Amino acid sequence: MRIGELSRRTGVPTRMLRYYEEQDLLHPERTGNGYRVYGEPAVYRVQQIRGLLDSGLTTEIIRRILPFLNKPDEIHLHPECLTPETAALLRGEAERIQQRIDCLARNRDAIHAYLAVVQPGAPPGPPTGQT
Amino acid sequence: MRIGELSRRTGVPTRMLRYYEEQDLLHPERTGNGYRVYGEPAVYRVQQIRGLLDSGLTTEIIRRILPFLNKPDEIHLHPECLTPETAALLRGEAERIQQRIDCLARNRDAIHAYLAVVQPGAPPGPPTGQT
DNA sequence: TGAAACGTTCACATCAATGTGAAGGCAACT
DNA sequence: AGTTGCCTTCACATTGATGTGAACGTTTCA
Repeated sequence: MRIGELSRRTGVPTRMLRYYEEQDLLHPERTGNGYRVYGEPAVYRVQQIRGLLDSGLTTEIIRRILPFLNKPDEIHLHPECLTPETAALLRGEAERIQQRIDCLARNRDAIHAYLAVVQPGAPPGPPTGQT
Repeated sequence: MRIGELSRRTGVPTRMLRYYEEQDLLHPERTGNGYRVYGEPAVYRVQQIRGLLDSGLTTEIIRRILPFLNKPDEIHLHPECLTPETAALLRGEAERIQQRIDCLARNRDAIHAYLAVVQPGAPPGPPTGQT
C-alpha cells in the first residue's frame, strides 16, 4: 500500500510516516516513480511506534530496540548479531520500561481508588457508566 | 526545605522545579525574601511528576489529575468537588494510562522473550548478570 | 568585610515531535 | 484535455520540555 492508505489505516499523518522513515523506523520500498510502498506488517509497526512514542520513548531508543521487538516466531537475527553491549542496552531499556509501567500502574490505581471512594457502585472497568 | 535541597534530593534541576510551579504542579510557600519553601511531601510529588512526564503525559494532563492522585487515606476533596466532567476526565485518563501500560508491557515482554531465546540461562529479573 | 554558595527573575536557545504550505510530478476518471 | 486527488521534496513554524546565562539580592562563614 502507499502512504495515504497507511495513514488512513493508522490515523498517523503522512508527514509523520515520512518523519519516522527519516528516523530510520520505517523502511518502505519505492516504486519506479518514487512512491513509498508499505507491506501489510507496516500497519502494526506504525501502531507500535506510536504507542512507544506516546509512552515517552524517543525515536532514538525506538530505533535501537525495534529490531528486537518482533514476535519470537519470526526471530531473524542470529544470536551472533547480539553484542554484549546490545544485550545490556536491551536489559537497560526493559528496566526503564518497567519503571514507567510501575509509575503508570500506581497512578492508574490511585485514580480508580479515588473514583471508587466518591462514586461507589461504578466498576473501574471499561463501562463508561454514562447511564 | 528550599529549592536547592529539593533539587538534590530528587535529581531534578531547579530550573525544572520552577517550571513545574509555573505549570501549576507545585505550590511552594515563600519566605519573606521570596525564597521558595517546600514541605517534605514535595519530594514524592516531584518524583511522581517526573515519572508521569517520563511516561508521556503532558504537564496539562498532570495538572488536572494530580489533585486526585493522593493516597485515599488523605482524601481531602469532598465528593461534591467532583463534577461529572471531572469524573469522565479521570476515567478517560485512566484508560489512556492503561493503554500505555499495555503497550509498554507488550514490548517489555518482547524484549525479555528475545533475550531468553538468545541468552538462555539469564533470568529476566533485576540481576544484571555482569558476571 | 569579603568570598562562596544559594536564591530570585528574565530572556533567549535548543531539541524532539509535529504542523503547514509551497511547488511540482503522477494517476485516474470524465 | 482537464480536473481531482495522491504523491514527491523542501522549508519554515510551532509546541512542550529543557538548557543556559545574565543581572542581581541573600545567607553563611572565615
